[in-house]
Amino acid sequence: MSFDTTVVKCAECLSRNITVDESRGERFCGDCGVLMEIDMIDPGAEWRYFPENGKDQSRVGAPATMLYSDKGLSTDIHWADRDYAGRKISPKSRSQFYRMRRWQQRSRMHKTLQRNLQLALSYADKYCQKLELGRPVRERVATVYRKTLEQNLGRGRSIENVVASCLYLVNQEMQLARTLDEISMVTKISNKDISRIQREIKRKLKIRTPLQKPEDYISGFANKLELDQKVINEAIRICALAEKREMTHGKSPTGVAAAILYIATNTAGQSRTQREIAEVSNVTEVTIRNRYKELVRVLDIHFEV
DNA sequence: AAGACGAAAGTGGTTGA
DNA sequence: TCAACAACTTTCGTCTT
Repeated sequence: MSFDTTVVKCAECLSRNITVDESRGERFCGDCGVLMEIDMIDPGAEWRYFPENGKDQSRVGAPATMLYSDKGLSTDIHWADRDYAGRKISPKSRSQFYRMRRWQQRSRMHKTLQRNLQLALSYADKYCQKLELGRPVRERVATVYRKTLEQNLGRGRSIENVVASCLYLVNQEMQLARTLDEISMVTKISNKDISRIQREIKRKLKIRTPLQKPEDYISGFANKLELDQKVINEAIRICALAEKREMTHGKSPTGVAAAILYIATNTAGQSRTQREIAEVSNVTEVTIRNRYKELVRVLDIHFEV
């Protein structure tokens, strides 16, 4: 689980006294107590198991993820500026108390937020399941979603739209090679909406995503075409060459991947037609032709159709 | 008949003024 | 916000095997 290590100052009091509590998976300000990160928890099962103490060590059920807003710690902080003995508290700690109260207020408001997150996570689960994406992806989607809410990006948009957009963003970020079309298909949300919202989230949260490379898509397409590992290796080799000659810039990675697969299937003696490849890669035969013509010309590859 | 080819016109996203 | 632009798609007639 990663988090933003570039943040060195507390956003509330600008203190640099940032503390990490590994066991609780929290990162917080040592001076005013503002939580900066609470999603560092390992929700997996305990790997040691001792039958003799008769307890199931698995951490199944209600794992402490980012879903918890107040973690059930709803103790009140009294509004009077006095300590337990009734003395006036110093101005310095008064401002501390003020911040603590404010955060506590916020955490109460999190009741609706919590419902929102619960719903969002169930969507994320559903989508990830359909796209065969694992737990780390769902966790990351949840983290990003939570951050979008903090930035008020959820307002005026449906939860589904925002979750789908977060998923697409995470897909880019983690290079999971799911296409916009696939995500649009399982979420039933238009490409346009997903990419627009995704772009906005990226900008607001300052998340940088790596460029999607053709080779990311190779194995997925090859799988649908039931190709041998031999062909896949060949395709990946061609990807590297194309990359080196900067032939992938500005071209859609799926188009390049499709063309490379067309070449690889033919040179490696497991021919597929342009039609077949176009079908699984969702690009047109025309695009495959254009790309593969360029590729064989520049990379000097010879083969008979 | 199937597959490949390429021209031409149309579409949607990006970019820069 | 708008126009220019490149990549991509759709469509369709032709060529090759």
